[in-house]
Amino acid sequence: MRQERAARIKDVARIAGVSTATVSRTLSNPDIVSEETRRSVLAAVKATRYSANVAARNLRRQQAGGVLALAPNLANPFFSEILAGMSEALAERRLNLIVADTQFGGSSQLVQYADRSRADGLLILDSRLDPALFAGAQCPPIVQVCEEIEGLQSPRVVADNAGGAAAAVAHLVELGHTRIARLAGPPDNSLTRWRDAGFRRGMDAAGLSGRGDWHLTGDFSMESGRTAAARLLALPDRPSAIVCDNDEMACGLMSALIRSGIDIPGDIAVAGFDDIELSRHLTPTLTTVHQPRRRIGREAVRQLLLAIDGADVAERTVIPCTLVPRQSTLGREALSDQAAS
Amino acid sequence: MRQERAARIKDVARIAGVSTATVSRTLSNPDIVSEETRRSVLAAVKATRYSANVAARNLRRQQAGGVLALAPNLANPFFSEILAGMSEALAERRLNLIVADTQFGGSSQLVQYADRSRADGLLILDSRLDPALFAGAQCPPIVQVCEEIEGLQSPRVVADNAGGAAAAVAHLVELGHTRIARLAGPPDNSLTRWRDAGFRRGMDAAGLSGRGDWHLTGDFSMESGRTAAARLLALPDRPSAIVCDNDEMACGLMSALIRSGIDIPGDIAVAGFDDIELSRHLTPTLTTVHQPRRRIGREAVRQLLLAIDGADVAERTVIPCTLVPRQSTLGREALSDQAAS
DNA sequence: TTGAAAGCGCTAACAG
DNA sequence: CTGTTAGCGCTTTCAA
Repeated sequence: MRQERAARIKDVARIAGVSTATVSRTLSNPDIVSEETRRSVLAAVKATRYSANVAARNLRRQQAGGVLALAPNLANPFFSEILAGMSEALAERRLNLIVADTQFGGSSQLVQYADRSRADGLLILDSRLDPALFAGAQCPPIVQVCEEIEGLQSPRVVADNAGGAAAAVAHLVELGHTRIARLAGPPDNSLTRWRDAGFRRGMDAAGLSGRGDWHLTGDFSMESGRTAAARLLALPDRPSAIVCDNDEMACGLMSALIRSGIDIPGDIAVAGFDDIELSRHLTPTLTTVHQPRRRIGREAVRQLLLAIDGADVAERTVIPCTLVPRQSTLGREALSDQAAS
Repeated sequence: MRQERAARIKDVARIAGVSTATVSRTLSNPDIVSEETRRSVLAAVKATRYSANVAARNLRRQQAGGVLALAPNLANPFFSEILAGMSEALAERRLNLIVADTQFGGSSQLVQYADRSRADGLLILDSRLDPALFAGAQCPPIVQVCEEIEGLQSPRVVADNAGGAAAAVAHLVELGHTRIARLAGPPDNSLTRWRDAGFRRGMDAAGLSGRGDWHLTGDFSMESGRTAAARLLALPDRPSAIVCDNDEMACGLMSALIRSGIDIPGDIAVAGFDDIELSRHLTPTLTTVHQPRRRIGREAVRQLLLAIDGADVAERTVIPCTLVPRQSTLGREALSDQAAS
């Protein structure tokens, strides 16, 4: 029982009685060969179980055959659904999705990725990356996803962060709140800035003004939400509601508040942002702004493929978000079934 | 300002005044060239910003330059940490991690992946795949991760599912339980079978015998946990504790039981398996078996690289799990701080 | 509609 | 230690 090596295009050509060029054409553009030729070639392909060597094709075509996604932390489940959307959209074009975690290997490793021979395009999900990494002439087309890097000019596909934050404020206003605080993310983060703008827009629309001492800052971690709770409780004049820049902080904040005997939403209503899975399992369930992550991933790929094909690409694609009202603002009697949202 | 095309090895060679072979050697095996040559080559590399064309190298070396992970659902956060571990381990060897979601493209797409020119190795995380897909002579080395495909012979890297289940039983026994039920996964699933074996081992060790009507079955979904709760409540003679085959089912079960007025763990203690993020945020927090997912990912890569290098590979690598006791068995007074585990 | 032939850019024998 | 050389397997002109 001999171990047969992979069939090459030459073998297929010989068996089908045609040239390698014809085999290649039959496979990549069947319409330009005659019916008869096509049949014999396809038969030979099947007989030999031929499949084109990817490296050779890529070399000849001067392409990489895949797209690289750079994420700050693959273990963060926020990214997994975005990656799923990307994978889905790329599969349709038979392009590989290569993923890299930017926290490993350092920038010396990363700079290697900014190379047309490694990837036909880059999907950047990490805003802390140095724009200089992608400044070389050899860098493939880029799309920034969700977060934005200040000095890096490229199309961006982002959630409607401002709109989402404004919707959260509007929701609280509708429930009668006028004393609304904010727990923001790091000030230099693009998400924070957009959500900040949306928060102010929502407040303005309701004729409310933010108060400086009601503006708390965290770093998107649960822990920072917890410490923010202490600062909130120390305020001489407490707000009746707080809008957090992400669900993790909201979660840490809520659990600390509850442990201090605060009733949510009775004493303080809480809203988050992102709609991570956790949010609908907290007690109380968390009102938050849902980002259609899978769609964001798909759209980012769509824009990237356009850019790769040299088409015009929107500089900024904004994907709408939807507010998901849950118990942390509505109260426990509402939506008590965990399956409800 | 002309757009300079990428430097090729020829350009570097010319500038450094050496042959292309020497440039190649300098880059891949610096020790075999003279100090002086090395310096001038590296200078030329820097000057031209040269980076080797990946497709050409792969073609010449007859390799793919990356490893492919096949996961059933990338959006499932269970996988994200495993992928992170894989990415980490592969980065050290400068191999790409290509990910594909097996639910897209169907098997016609998938079969293309079982090809040495596409991937130097396969990490299979989906046990529902047809072993025939990987039967071709051209299929690269495979490592199965977490789940196991019956008819596919290859090294496997799995959690100690049996040990974990046995530990859960032992934990309940230690708390005084003797009436222990089980909510199992689908019977044909490899995880279910191992956890089943562990459950029985744990029961045997305590001198307990399982009861047929205390053996419930689900499909790993929250919803199936919910319906299992109804069956549990309908039993004429209820158990005092239940071991679930994963956290999702345990979560669905718990929420349904609580809504029926059952106290957990007072009336029924509940244990899960996997330690997904959610588990420490449920009310009560869920006692479960932790799988070191990142380590599993790293280990799978280690085994795969060994197999690629032609070394002997353990047919089965079992990664230990640890029981994480939380409120769903210990009671609310214990570990009430969400940060505790 | 098809074939011949030229390379894509690199690495690894081999020879010096 | 270094250069010459022969491809890796494919696609795509160009010519017929």
